[in-house]
Amino acid sequence: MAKKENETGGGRAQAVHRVLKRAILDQALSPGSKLPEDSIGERLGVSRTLVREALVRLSEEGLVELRPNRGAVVARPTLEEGRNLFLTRMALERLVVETLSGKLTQEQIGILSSHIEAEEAAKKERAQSIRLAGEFHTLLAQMTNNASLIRYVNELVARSSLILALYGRPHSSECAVSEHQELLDKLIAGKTDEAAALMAHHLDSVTTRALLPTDGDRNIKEVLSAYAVAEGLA
Amino acid sequence: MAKKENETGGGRAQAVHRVLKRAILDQALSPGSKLPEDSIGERLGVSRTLVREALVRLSEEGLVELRPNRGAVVARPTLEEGRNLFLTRMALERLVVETLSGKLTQEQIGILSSHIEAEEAAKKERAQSIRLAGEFHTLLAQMTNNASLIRYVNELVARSSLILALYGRPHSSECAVSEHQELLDKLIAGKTDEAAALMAHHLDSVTTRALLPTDGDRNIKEVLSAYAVAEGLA
DNA sequence: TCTCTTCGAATTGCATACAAAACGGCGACA
DNA sequence: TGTCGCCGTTTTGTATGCAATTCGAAGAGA
Repeated sequence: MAKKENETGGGRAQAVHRVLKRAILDQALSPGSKLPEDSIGERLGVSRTLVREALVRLSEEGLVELRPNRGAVVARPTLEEGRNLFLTRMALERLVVETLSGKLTQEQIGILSSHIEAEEAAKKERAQSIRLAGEFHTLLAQMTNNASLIRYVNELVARSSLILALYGRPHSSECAVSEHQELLDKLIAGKTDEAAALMAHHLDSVTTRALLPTDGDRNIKEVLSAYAVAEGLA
Repeated sequence: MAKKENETGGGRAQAVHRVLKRAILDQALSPGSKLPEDSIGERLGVSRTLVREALVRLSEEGLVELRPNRGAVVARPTLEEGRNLFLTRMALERLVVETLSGKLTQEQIGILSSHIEAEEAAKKERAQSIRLAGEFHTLLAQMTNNASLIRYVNELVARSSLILALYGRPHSSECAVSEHQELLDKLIAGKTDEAAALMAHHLDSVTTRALLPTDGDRNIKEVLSAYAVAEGLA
């Protein structure tokens, strides 16, 4: 058979990792939430060992903070870390743009276009909207075929949503959709500098929307139940 | 007491991580070497659990490859991955240079100068020389105070030494020392563009020294013994 | 009422045990 | 002689158990 019978691919540790990451990015687990090994393991039907491995991975990605002897929490980047992160992100996404400008295939253009449509369509759903906006950037990175670049952009985009969760205004990501379209146009036209400038502006405008809310925490087991089924866990 | 009695800081898992990382960067463990959990644990006096954690960390950093059910090996980046890696590195180190240009404090200049002296002095020792050359770049990154930038540059520099180990000419890193001095001069003078260009050239020249050797593997326990004592392990 | 101490419960750190998978050698068969 | 498949050995995957640490609440002393 061409495909493994395991529906989600990868081992169970990876599945746990994906569940938690997804939950964090959707802001179902907000920055600062505690991530106790045994509650998570219990809910997901795996032992602490696997949860631990997932947490280590997530901490390497900067999504969770591992406090020795005191457990893991969803990372709470400071505002300054946020600013620095966007600086770094800019340096890398500039490379993405330079690599891609004028070189997009018809297929890639199609993918990006329909993604932008999806973003349009999901404007209302806050969590969805945030995730899709991020995915546009990771999609671009993906197309460079540069493994390290892809990985770092992915990480930075993920962390960005933490920053936004902490310091962003409620509707901050929505206005970005049209900017994505513009950027795509410049990329297709091969106008590298304009595209880079646009990307810079795009990221910059995201950063300069500061300080706002965070709603309360929910019970972790409850929150995870939705994600668990999607990964075929317990 | 101000300091913990633990000489190396951090938990034992981190110590294992540092031992392996150091051994890899020194090319005492060359790309492709197998990293069996129990041999390592036995030699270092810890259980497989901790070794596993270290290996997961290293794989996140791209230094080891984790093959499901088949064990871990020191990563063997392809030549193309290498090229891409240096592209990414360039994008980030450009940001480092831009951030630092004209802003180095007297103290920082001192640190960098004496580091360059140390590089001069260590020209003969291949392993030392490679490590110091890398450290110059991580030192620069460190001075930006940008956490994500620091982390990525560190990772990329580390991986670069794998690339060099696989595809570099024997004496490739030595000529770099003078370039480091030049770069420092430009940075002090605040000549941002020239510094950036120099950095670009510097990294580019490293990449365009291609394809060569790798000597045989040694016994892993034997190799680790030196590193073990440095971390206070068994 | 406030602070400090003490003790129990909850949680992490780490080792170990056992199951499952991959590797390697030997022999059957062609 | 060469190849295939079987089985013991080795190594990884995962759960679990116990010790150590932290957290929190109840109580003593001021």
